[in-house]
Amino acid sequence: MDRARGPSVRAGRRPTTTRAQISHVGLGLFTRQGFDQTGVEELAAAAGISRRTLFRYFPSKSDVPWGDFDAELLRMRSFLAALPPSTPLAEGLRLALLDFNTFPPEEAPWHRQRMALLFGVPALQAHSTLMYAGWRRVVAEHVAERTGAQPDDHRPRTIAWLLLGVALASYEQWLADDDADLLELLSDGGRLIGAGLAGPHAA
Amino acid sequence: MDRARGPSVRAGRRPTTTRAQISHVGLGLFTRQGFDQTGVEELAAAAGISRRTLFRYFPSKSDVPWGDFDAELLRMRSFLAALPPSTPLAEGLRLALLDFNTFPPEEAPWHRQRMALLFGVPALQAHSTLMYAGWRRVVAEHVAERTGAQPDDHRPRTIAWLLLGVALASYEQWLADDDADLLELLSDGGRLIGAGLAGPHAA
DNA sequence: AACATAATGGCACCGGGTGCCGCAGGGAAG
DNA sequence: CTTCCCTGCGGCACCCGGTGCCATTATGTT
Repeated sequence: MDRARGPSVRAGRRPTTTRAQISHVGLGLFTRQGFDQTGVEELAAAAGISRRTLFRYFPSKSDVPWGDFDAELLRMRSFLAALPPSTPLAEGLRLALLDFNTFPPEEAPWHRQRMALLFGVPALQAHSTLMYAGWRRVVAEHVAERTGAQPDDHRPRTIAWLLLGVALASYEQWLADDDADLLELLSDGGRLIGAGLAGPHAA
Repeated sequence: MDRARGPSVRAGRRPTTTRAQISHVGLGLFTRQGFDQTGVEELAAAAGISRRTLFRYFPSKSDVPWGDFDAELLRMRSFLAALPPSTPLAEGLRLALLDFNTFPPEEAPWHRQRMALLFGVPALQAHSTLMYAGWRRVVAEHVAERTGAQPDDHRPRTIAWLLLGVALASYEQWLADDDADLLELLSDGGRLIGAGLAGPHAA
């Protein structure tokens, strides 16, 4: 009766595809012919599944480009937790921002394609807000833990918003300018938060 | 043939209602019975117009709570433009933030109701991003003008994002805590941007 | 072979949003 | 007053994203 637990021993039919695969297919279609011009039926067909099944993998069409964002969030949470306690707050956040946005070089074009979509299509831009909320939560929890506050307090939440602002502004710039270095932009923004507008970085 | 121009001399049937009126009705319905639980048909009926006409006043159901946001944006643009050139950048932005969020006392409950909706309903939270884009644009243009940069440059955009972050974090806090003073929260956030995390406000 | 489990797919249905067209109301020219 | 033009309104049909329901298919267990 006490059957083995865990996903290793599973009964029943196996999934025919993965979120990552569908996301991949979607990225291609959306980029080639536009997000609004691609119907979910079409996307499902291209992924080799039915429309109904597509909505079991993703809660909405807008979630497709994101792939598996939750996993990325977990990675960031671990990175922050592993920071030595002596690390200054702003510096730790800056490092986490850089780590979070560092990818293997072969994924670079895919990443740019994804972000171009997320920032360029209004529907996706709007939907992203809900994703960012989870990201901010991770930051706020870290700040709260390191400063003896609660994640819902004003300061942790403000800092989370600020860091998100830095990230999004950097991405906007990176997408607009082919030659820009994303990590450098992020790093600059992180320092701007640490030092303030009146700091050495100003004007 | 050369007929008088301008909206003062209008031919044809006159509108039966206004955006403000519809927004008002919507705010009431959404607050009482929920945004998702209120159909557009129902809203239209409550406003005394047809479903089809409702979508001539607002491009989407999610725009209804916002009322006439463009007018507010114009007000903020004017405020920033009227700042004496000697005003430090961060200080000017802080003042604009306070002015933008100052309302006549009789509108206070309506304002809180509106913001509670915009922050509490996921669909509205997502849609708000598209509104904030216009707001950030105003800030970025001001920063660009005062620092001799372009509105699309990295620094103006980053500062616009940061200021937006401060505003949203303050609103979150204000909505969560009945006793909180919105203007005080905004002011604190503005100072945080100016001085940086390492400033006297830290910890 | 019989059974339990989990994923798939089809169907009907709902709600937001749009194109189209005819109609209603209002001012201006005759 | 009649005619014309202009503008907003309402109804209809339709598209599309998303969901509830249920039968079916594929796999592992007994």
